[in-house]
Amino acid sequence: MSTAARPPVPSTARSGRLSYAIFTLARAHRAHAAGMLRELGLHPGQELLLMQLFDRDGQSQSELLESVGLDHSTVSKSVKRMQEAGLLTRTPSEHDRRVMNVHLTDQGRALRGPIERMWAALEATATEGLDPAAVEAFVATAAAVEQSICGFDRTGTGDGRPAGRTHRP
Amino acid sequence: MSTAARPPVPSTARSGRLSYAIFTLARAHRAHAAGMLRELGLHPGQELLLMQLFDRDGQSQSELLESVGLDHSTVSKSVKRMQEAGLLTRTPSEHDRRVMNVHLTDQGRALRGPIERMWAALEATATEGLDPAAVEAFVATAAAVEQSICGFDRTGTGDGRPAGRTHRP
DNA sequence: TACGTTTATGTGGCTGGCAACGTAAATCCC
DNA sequence: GGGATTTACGTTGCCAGCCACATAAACGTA
Repeated sequence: MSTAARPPVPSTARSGRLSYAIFTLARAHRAHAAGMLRELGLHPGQELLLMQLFDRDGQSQSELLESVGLDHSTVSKSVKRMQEAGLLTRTPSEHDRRVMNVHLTDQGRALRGPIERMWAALEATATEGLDPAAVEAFVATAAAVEQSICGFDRTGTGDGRPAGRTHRP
Repeated sequence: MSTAARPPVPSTARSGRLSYAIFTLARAHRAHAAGMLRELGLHPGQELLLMQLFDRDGQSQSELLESVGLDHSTVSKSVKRMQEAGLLTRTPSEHDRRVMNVHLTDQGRALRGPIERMWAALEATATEGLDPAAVEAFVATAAAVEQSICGFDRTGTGDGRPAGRTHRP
């Protein structure tokens, strides 16, 4: 009943309302998705790998990490865990002995339906009581912001001197 | 130059465009913020704690986790690392020997300016070439979505049986 | 006063994620 | 052919974040 939702928005973030909105929204969204994934026995992020495999089974890990946009070490570890969980298999390629082809198991394939329903439920909750036009505008703006961020991808600003290490001196 | 940005959007997520947009946008945004925080010697998430302390120094950890909305264990560990990094101090309260009051050090306070500039730069990059009205609409929709998600916060659906553990049987 | 409950915090364990280092294999190029 | 480079993975280390369990102190109540 609107118990005065205290505005935890720090004054330092006042100048970055959009960025702060992305932060908090992403956290809430991720937490909610994590809860639903739990019921499928999955951890956040694993469903994205599975979804890519639903579309194209037998991808190599490098194709996979290109698809999901994660670090290769992350994919390597996640795939290994998911293999141990029986969701997929890793078989070395014959033409190139460096690559590992990732295939879904029956158990992994069986998650397609549940994951689709999970996504639908997630979307239904998120867009609850929202104008379709608002959803459309949100998606469009999100894409524009994402493009601006990625296009501006200059992580090293020339001065490679960190002002003060947080952990290791 | 628009090298055919391959659509990595999996068909399974086709029914959840808004949710998928939140995912990818958050990842890009977080990655970009992480790069900027690196130059300040911070890790993603630590700046949020600092920003809360900028507004109200000397908070207890429970007040802090309430402000940032994280798990108490996450705050406990992050605060400890930031203490070891010299950004803040933890002093036990006198009135209640359970609580630990968190205070900024000079080194931590000195990050206020850099963090503010970082936020401004982040926001500038994100909203680059965006109509102010579009930004406003985005923030409003984000808030609405977040509220829908949190309001629907039913993590336990009664059936507490996970369909299949991913890690520990 | 004694005992149960709530609160504030710490700790262990697990995953996601990135950076950095290392290795084997394919490829390029002279 | 032989060395340098690139590619595909693996591994380690670190941090964020959550859950589950544990502990001490404050509080409530019989």
